[in-house]
Amino acid sequence: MEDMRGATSVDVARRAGVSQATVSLVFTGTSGRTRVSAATRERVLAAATSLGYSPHPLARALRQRRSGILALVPRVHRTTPAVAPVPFQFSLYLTRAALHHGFHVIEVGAAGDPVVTEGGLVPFLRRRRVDGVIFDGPDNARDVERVVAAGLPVVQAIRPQFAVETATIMVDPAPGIGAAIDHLVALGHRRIAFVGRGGPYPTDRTRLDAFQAALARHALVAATADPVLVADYSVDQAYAAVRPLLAQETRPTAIFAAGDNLALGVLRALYEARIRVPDEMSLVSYDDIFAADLYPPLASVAQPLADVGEQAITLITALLDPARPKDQPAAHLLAATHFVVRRSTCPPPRPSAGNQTAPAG
Amino acid sequence: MEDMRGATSVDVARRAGVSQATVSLVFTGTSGRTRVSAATRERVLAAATSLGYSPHPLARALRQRRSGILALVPRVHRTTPAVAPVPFQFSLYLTRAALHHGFHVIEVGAAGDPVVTEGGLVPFLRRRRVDGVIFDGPDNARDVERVVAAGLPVVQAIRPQFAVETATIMVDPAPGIGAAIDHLVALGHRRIAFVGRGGPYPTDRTRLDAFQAALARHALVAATADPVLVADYSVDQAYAAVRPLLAQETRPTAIFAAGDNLALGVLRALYEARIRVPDEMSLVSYDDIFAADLYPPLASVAQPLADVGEQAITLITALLDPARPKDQPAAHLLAATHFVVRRSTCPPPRPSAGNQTAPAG
DNA sequence: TTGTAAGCGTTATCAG
DNA sequence: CTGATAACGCTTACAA
Repeated sequence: MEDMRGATSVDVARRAGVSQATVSLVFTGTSGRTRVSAATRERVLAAATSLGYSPHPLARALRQRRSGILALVPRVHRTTPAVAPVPFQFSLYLTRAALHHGFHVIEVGAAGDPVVTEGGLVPFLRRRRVDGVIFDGPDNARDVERVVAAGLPVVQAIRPQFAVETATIMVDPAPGIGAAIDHLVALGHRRIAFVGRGGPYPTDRTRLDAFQAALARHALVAATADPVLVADYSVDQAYAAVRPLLAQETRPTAIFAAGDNLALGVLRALYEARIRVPDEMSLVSYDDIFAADLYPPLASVAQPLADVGEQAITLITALLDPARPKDQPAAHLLAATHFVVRRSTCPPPRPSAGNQTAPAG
Repeated sequence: MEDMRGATSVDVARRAGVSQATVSLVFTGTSGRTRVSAATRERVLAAATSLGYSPHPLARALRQRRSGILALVPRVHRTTPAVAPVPFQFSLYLTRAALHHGFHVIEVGAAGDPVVTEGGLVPFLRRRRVDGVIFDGPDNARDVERVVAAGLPVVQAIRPQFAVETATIMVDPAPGIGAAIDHLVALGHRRIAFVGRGGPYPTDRTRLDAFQAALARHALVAATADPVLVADYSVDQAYAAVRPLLAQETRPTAIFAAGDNLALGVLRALYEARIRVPDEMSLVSYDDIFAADLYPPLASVAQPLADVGEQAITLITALLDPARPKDQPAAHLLAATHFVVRRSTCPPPRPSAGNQTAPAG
């Protein structure tokens, strides 16, 4: 309103009748105990608000040798939410958390981003002067290693590469998956199939492990069909992979899909085979990003992505703290999943033989 | 690898045996014709690459009085992709385009974001020193007005508030919707329903207009049921609103849903009513963000959001150009939609009476 | 407790 | 065509 160019600390100083450095002290030392007398602080603050002053973030950053910019390296080059829901959702939460903590986030396309390919990831990060890097479920250790070797603070989120020693905030699938299996077993299901990603990635393996451990608790391990493993989290692959399963003579009565988009593929196969959900087949997904919006609304294991975003920023902030001892080991955090019941599960069509538990409701 | 602190222009100057200012000239005047002799330019560039030098973005920004930060104000506070697909997708494209043009984007939560509510939108933008603001389909003119009044360059994207004079890049629904209707009519459909948002927003109205104009071209206006209007783009509202339509004695044979998430609600209603798509009901959506991933894969009118993002950045860049005459009127761009056929349409179950056109296929 | 002064790494103006 | 020199707006010893 008043003047086009924003007021500077010099303007405030002049109006408050103090030196410019004092103004800076008032606005900087706000966290620690006051380093400036209450009286002058009052005057400075009054002058500042009357002039509509706020410290210039760029000038501050330049002086402090901190850009305030974080890089997010997602697991895949994002395309559309249905194809890869987690990167979309996580990007949102991370960005939001970062903003609240005074950071900006730039998203560095994964492999294939032209921005990166011309020169590689590390030079790109250097040019942009990022303060730290957050990897979202990196598929290989190489990129992570390079960034660590370059001396940049790194946090790996959701599903880390443990081969590289960095701070991590990972998601523990066990609680949610355990609850999901308990729920299905309580309904009377005995043959529950698993559709998820195979391959060498530990965290994919973790989901399967959690699934099998939960079944084992109910002494059901032998009754379970082999896991249906796909090469990537994609609608089409899940669709193609699950079709043979549905054509089996004694097909499962419930399916656990280790991702919302895998569930989408499974749903397609079910619709085409005219198998109704949940009457003829119960279905549970993992992610809970758009599970609630499908038909029927899908029971799902929810990943706490908002928490993960928040924690990732906390970890990076800790790493950036100059007071932090250099030899302190990196922190490893764990965020629990939880299970949400909706309308995609019910007791199986005909109780299996030797069923000793009465189906619920 | 070499040294922790990045090399500065002074280092480069020393190594190349020139003054620091010359280094700056080499890196700044890259766009215009060379202001520095080829020989020295060569030497400077060599020294720079050997030192791994690149200009510090923050220092440059501070000096040029340009933060390089753009604010994106989405139509709604984003939650999940299925609830509001367009903001998710547009945010991705805009951010990506911005990055390629050297800008960062911060997303300012719409109404209700705590970041904003403490002080209001304009003070927030001022504190962050954003260079410009991009509104994504603003629902009211007030916010836009305030930002314009504050003197910030503004671009309105997708569906603008024309009450406020700003640069705009909007999406023209007519080509895509026209093609969709042509397609349905060619298949033999005569009763086509419209499900979309009502209310005073011109661009919602535009979709309905395009729909009705397309029908009129086929002299079908009278045959169409009243449009089903919902108050907001939401799965639940579409579901609730479309149910009475399906219960009608002579229900439509095809439905056009003016948003992917509206289509999701319509699909739910259809499934529950055991009306099969496309055999008993053809369905076309608008947005084409996750239409292809549903079952059946939905024919959809695609919005060119990637183009819109690119153009929005172009417009903002033009506005930021100091050489631009002050009285030059704001540009108004238009991006065309197009129609994508998939597996959610087919000829209607029984041809309507008086049908003179032979159904295709 | 407060003021002075030296940068942070650029760009821009103005001589030469 | 090139080199000094003064900002850009702030933080941070160090001095008073």
